[in-house]
Amino acid sequence: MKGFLSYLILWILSKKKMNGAQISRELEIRRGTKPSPGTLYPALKELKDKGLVESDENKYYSLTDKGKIELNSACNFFCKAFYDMKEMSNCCER
Amino acid sequence: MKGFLSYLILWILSKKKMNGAQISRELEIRRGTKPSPGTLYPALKELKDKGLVESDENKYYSLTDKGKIELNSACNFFCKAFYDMKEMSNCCER
DNA sequence: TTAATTGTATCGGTTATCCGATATAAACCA
DNA sequence: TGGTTTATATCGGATAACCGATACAATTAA
Repeated sequence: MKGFLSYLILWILSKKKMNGAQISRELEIRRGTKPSPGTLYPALKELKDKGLVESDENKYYSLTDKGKIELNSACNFFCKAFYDMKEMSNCCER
Repeated sequence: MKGFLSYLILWILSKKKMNGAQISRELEIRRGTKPSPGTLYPALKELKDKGLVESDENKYYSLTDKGKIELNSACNFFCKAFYDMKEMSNCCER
């Protein structure tokens, strides 16, 4: 179940500006477990190096325009791959 | 964008019994590219070793009960992680 | 039957992904 | 002020994920 983390971070940041600790807590809500700091901070650094996120003087991260495009592209990919995903929603209700 | 393959295979097999070559073509439709045979067949072998899929005498693969549970569990995980995914559907339409 | 195509399978290697341990800095509190 | 918690960051290492090359079997076509 690897490989979701970076996209989940992009998704989270697309909704709200957050610092590392807040992102960590949000990930716990969504995934069930907090990422190790040795996972989260390198991931944020990589996203920043790629120009997908930026951080202000208080270490609050947000998406760049490039990050928004990247997230949209990932959504497109996902929706194409699971184009018949509606049936999956059976798992999600209730 | 790694880590989607095994779940996509489970998803595909939940809809239709297929052999390796058919799975490969279905993946091309959904992802844009065929997986390398060095990716696909080890992936199928692993899914089989884990008891998630089974194959008949003609190498047609299908989900086992365990595989159905696993797929459902993955759907639950995904829907929880991206519970506010509806907004993502903007990317999917049209 | 032979040749060509299609399908299956394995191997070695590369890179991605994530973790625990550790260190430092910042914020809070006694 | 000094001590404790919280937040940020890096490092080395383990495993997952995937690829191209290669080999062989099975099917199809000539």
